[in-house]
Amino acid sequence: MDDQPRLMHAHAAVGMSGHPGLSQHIQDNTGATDGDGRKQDIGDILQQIMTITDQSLDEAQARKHALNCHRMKPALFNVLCDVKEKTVLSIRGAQEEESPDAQLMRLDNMLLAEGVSGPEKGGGAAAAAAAAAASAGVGADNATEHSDYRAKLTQIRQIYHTELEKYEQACNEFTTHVMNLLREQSRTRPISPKEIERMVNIIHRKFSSIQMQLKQSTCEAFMILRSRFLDARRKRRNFNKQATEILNEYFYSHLSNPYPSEEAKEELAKKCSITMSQVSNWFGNKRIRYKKNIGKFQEEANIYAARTAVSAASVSAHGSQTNSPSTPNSAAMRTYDHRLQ
DNA sequence: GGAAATGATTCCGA
DNA sequence: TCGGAATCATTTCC
Repeated sequence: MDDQPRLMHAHAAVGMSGHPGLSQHIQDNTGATDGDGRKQDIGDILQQIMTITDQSLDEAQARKHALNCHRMKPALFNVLCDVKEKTVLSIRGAQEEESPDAQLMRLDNMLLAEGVSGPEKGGGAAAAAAAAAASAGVGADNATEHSDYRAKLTQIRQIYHTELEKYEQACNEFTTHVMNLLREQSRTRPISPKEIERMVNIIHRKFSSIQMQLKQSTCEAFMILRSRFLDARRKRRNFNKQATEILNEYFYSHLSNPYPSEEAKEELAKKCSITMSQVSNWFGNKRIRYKKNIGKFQEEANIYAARTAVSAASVSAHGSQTNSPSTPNSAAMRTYDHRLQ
């Protein structure tokens, strides 16, 4: 609180003796070239301002009122504002003018894209749909997980908006308070509307930085949620028995070349209700594990070979003469075994 | 509870 | 871009 008197003293002092151009300034601003009378007025006003803090509250209030009504007050106020503008505020320089923050823009864009900010309709639906597609084949759990994801996204969204509203409210309240304070003080201190506006901008920037932290936290929360949802390893399910059998049948019946074509992968994916990449993964794993331990898989290979042989024989017996690639072929098995060694 | 099995991911080379 | 290899993370089995 005692900054105010000090400032007043300082400016008054500058006005009276420290600033050689003040008299000229006043003359320029008022057009008063006629004289000692007005200089005397100004001297009186400055003297009253300087001594105002020595008085009781009531006296000071009365003095303030008298000063505000003084005919020279507007001119003196303009001059002091001008002096202050040139001496104090110029130090701050142009550095206050900042370019739009790229990071803030990135955060805003991300929050908008993911449906956290902006209109709620379908917010995050795209992400949820993508996530659901990524985990295709998991089956009935999908719907549950999807709604779980959306519920958590909504929760993040709600927290974000609540906090954002709080910050905005606080910002508005604080800004109004500061503006009122400065307007009130501008009755006795050289505070121009421009300076009030600058102060408001400073407050907004401070609150913006707080908002940026909020946005950053929201983005992080969202990223964690999504990575958990999308990370298939966290919710891996073994394929069902039927799917595994279909894949094994294909593998052992094509042992000479266990590399299904795109069409074959697509068909297998359909049959097993899994994605093509899951088929690729399965064959990748199977080949490497078979190669690593042929002995262990030999029994399994025999079982599937026998089963396929029976099936082929049955087809053959029905007069359906085919040369299907799924025909059991122990020679082929030996070929792949050989290739792998 | 620990080992084995299994599906997914990552890195690297052809 | 695809496949091999290593590895991770989870599930299943004992």
